[in-house]
Amino acid sequence: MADAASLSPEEWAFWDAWMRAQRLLAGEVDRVLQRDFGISKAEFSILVTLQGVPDRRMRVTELAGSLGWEKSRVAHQLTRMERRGLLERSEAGAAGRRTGIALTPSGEEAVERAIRGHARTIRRLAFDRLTPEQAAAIGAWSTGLIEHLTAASSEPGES
Amino acid sequence: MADAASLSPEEWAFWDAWMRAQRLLAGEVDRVLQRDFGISKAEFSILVTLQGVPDRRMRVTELAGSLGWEKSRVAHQLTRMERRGLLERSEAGAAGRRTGIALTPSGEEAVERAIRGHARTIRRLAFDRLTPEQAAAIGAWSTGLIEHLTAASSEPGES
DNA sequence: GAACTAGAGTTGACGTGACAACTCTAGCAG
DNA sequence: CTGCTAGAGTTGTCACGTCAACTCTAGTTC
Repeated sequence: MADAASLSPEEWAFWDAWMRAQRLLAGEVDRVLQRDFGISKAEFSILVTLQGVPDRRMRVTELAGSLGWEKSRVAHQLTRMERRGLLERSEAGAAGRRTGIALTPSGEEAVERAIRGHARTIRRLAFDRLTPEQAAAIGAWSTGLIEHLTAASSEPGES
Repeated sequence: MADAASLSPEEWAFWDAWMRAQRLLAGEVDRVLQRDFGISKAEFSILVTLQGVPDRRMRVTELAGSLGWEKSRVAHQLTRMERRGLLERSEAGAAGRRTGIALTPSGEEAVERAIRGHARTIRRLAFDRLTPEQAAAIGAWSTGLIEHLTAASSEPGES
């Protein structure tokens, strides 16, 4: 019988299809962004976040919090992006500590161009292929899961 | 206005939550598998596929097709798994070409143990948090998208 | 002011994944 | 037999992401 420790073939198939569809979707979005605008999804996320802030400057920790990323992930990403000239890590603060991240003109231009294309891709691959019921189901599931998992990780948990 | 080249704030938020939930889910599944059974999700996929075949042997291309992976991804993964003793690449064929992948006893044992735990995790994180209607909606979306994207990539496309 | 400490940011190691270039085998044309 | 080609499998390179360890700064305490 279908107890907690096993899944029926239908359930496996469902899970499999779901995960595969998800991977295909994310991959395609990423690929289009890379091909048409020369930036990756991770880079796009950072650029957009930075661009949405008054003076295009932020601290690493802010950025990490805002994106829900680990700070080491942000640091690595920034290193790669700095190498490509999309942004600069400045010694803003006092005496040699790099405390600021600033968008370069090149980075700013890249986002501007990418945003519209990215929106178009998402609309084409996601929204145009979603019925209202599917969107509702996915939306409800997403917010529920985010709440569930982020709450679980911030609490001590059931040891 | 909400034309094809822009998304409303609600749409952005929806997309953002969706992608984040997906990442959290995949990460959590992976983490549990790793912590409780010492194998990654990628390894699990390969082990299960191999285990589901009569003599526990397969060709790389079959494996890739069955999983929907690129063959280089399979090759890299096999290299890592061979290093850990979960499987063996045998010189099955004729004269020095490695044409077969075989599960080792150690690998077989690892899957056996992991399958139940993995099923439990999936049930806990996915099925238990999904109403039948939501599952149906997500299932329909998944199969539709898989069909759409795999068909698009196998055709010449609208060049 | 010297030692302690907390937090910010960085780095290294490693597994993962995509893409392109390569090698080897086999089948076929001449 | 020689050369051509197709396909299988492998490898290198790079980007991405996590974890753990590290450095540096600043604020506190004595």
